[in-house]
Amino acid sequence: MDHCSTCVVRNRAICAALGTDEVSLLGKMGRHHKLVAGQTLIWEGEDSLLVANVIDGILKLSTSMSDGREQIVGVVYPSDFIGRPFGSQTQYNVTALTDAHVCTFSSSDFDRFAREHPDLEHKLLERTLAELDRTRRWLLLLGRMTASEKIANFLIDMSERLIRPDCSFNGPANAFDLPFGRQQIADILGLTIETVSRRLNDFKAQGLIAVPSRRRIEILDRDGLETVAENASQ
Amino acid sequence: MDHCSTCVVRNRAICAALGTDEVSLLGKMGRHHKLVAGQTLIWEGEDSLLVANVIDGILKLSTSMSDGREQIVGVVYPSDFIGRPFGSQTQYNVTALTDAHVCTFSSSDFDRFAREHPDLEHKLLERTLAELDRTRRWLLLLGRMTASEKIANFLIDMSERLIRPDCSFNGPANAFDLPFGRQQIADILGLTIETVSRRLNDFKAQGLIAVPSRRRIEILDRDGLETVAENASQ
DNA sequence: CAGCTTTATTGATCAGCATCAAAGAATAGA
DNA sequence: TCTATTCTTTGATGCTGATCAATAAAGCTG
Repeated sequence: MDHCSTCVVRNRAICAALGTDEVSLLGKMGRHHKLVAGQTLIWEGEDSLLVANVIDGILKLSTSMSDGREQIVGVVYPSDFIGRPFGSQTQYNVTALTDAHVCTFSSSDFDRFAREHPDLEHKLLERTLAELDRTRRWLLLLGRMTASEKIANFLIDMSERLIRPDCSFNGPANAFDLPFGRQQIADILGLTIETVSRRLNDFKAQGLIAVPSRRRIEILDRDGLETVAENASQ
Repeated sequence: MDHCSTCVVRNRAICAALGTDEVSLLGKMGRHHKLVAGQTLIWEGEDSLLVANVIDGILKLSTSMSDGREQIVGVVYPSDFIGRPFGSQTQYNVTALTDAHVCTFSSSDFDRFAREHPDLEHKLLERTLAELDRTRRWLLLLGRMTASEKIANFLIDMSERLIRPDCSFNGPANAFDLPFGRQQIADILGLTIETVSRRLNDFKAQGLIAVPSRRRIEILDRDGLETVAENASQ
């Protein structure tokens, strides 16, 4: 059966690089998967057997140390691509943060197909370059920013990314639900859960944000938040 | 004139994806540049006008905050590719750490040429994926490791990468010259120069390394260093 | 090789964030 | 609805790494 013709991310995922015939060819190699929140699709260090497109839901990419310290190294949304093509290992865990739907392919099938379809590889290249840019900016955040700066930048970043569901981008959202708990925010920012909680409350006290429920954030003073994000001292 | 036929990185740079005719075609679009140590080739945020291959020398990619805090987000070696194809801006500075030779192309020329040569794009994709993996591992280092762990990992990483000049990889080197001063090490690891200096001396006192001159490192006890790298407490 | 500049080391102190601990909400399940 | 569990907040304390400051060593230049 051909899921692709009804796929909601058909025109946003890398599949958009393909014509109708080619999509159905790729579609024959793909398999739908349902993931429940918390379920891990790919384990760090395991032989890289599959890659996937995210159809629905949000997933995290994470690595951890032997004593349990964890760092989230990426977050993927509907239409994003998951996995490590042309490589023998995936170096991070891929875990669903919400219930999710993904369309998986065997790595070897996908690699072969991609090599035969330059437009697909090109789309993949553009995505990978953009992700590299994003990841490099995160290095500055992790290496050089204070806790307040990290959290302010995180909130601004989220306000710009979390409007995806309806796809139409009309400026950053000032109210949104985070797909993360406090511990996950800490794992993204290289902080502890306590520090995240405290700084978030500081922002609330300063009137920069409101936190009507655990995961909901309302930005009340975006300029103020941006000032903190640039330089906590000013 | 055709530099490519005598280019020392001809078979290691992305150009290796091309046949003789195509290389000379690309070569006609390229220009040689000499850079002196400290010279900046591309500025953060500037319109992305050029990309390049590194022929000789070592360069850093860095971003900084308005108050001067800096984070090095990448280091490139001979045969590596520099710049942001298919994008309007380069998000980081590219600065020579040593005197260097690069082969530059106008972004638009390169983009056009690449789109016409899938094998070249494929090489670029493989490099970009590998660089993304490396950068993501660095997130764990910056976000979750202690100063000692950071420095131990850094030294091990350097011992594995700095043997490039002669190209033949026969295991990690136990003695090498860093292409960085202490401040640059600090900017790579998200530390201060003082902390780098102190931890390096600790390692010396523990007999893990020797530092015969400022930039020279000799690993005396690799296992010990690896133990520190994994988990400072053990 | 003298004098200057840059870079690195060493020491003292401080602050930010982590850690440890406990109480308080929210959520889920019976 | 009540209870058990999980997640979050809040408080007290301590440590790691930053900051400030001064000295020392290494490179440069003439």
